[in-house]
Amino acid sequence: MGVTKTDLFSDKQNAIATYAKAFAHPARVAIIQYLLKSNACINGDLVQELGLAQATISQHLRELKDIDVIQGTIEGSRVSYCINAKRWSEISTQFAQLFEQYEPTTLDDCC
Amino acid sequence: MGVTKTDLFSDKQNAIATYAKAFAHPARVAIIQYLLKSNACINGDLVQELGLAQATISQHLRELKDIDVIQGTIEGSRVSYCINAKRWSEISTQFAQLFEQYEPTTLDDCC
DNA sequence: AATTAACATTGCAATATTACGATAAATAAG
DNA sequence: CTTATTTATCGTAATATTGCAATGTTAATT
Repeated sequence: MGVTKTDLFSDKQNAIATYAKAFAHPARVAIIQYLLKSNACINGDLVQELGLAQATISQHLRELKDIDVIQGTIEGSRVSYCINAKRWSEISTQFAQLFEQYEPTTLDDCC
Repeated sequence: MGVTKTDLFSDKQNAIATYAKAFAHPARVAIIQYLLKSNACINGDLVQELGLAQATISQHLRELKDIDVIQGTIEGSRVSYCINAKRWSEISTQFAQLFEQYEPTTLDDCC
């Protein structure tokens, strides 16, 4: 079937899965890191930075935009992308909440 | 083509992408949360907990085991799964490093 | 107006993921 | 020894993802 049964899971679980997909490809990780580093960027820069075709990068950018991790502003014939601060903060919180459930002392001698 | 060009990216970027895949499906998120909550569990519990077929859950467990997020110990005819503390800690660190690059003041009025 | 530049979109091929029934393997129970 | 019980694996179908050439689209340049 190949289709995720989202109705079986909570909104939060589905949200985490969606957010995780933003990071689930090294090209998107690279794009995000580049945006974080340069605080804004132009699509063309990324074609130089990563070794992927323009069409491929444009596709990854659209996926990140769909998840609202990034946002783009048209500047003449160019597009300036940057991190969506609000969403970034939410994603950060979701993951932090997940990771803070870690209790080394309890888990160390589990199995 | 559908095959990720891992050689274009750094080891760290590929690692983050791999770790993110563990969370990139709500069923795996649910499994991880259940393991965190109960600190150990039996596969069969999950078939009751989630609404997926036994084969599907077993497959998700194997994926999590492949990424080393969880580990399983055979206990008679059952298998006890738990979080791999060491790897969990590493994943947590990687994500934390990524998220801590966030600087609201710089990003807020970007685009 | 024609040309160039920067991105987006379309269409397609290759591969990966998700899901599950059926079956196998291993231990436990009778 | 036979029969459950528990989990893994195989096979298969449906769908999703990745990648890129080709083509569109929009705006700047000439």
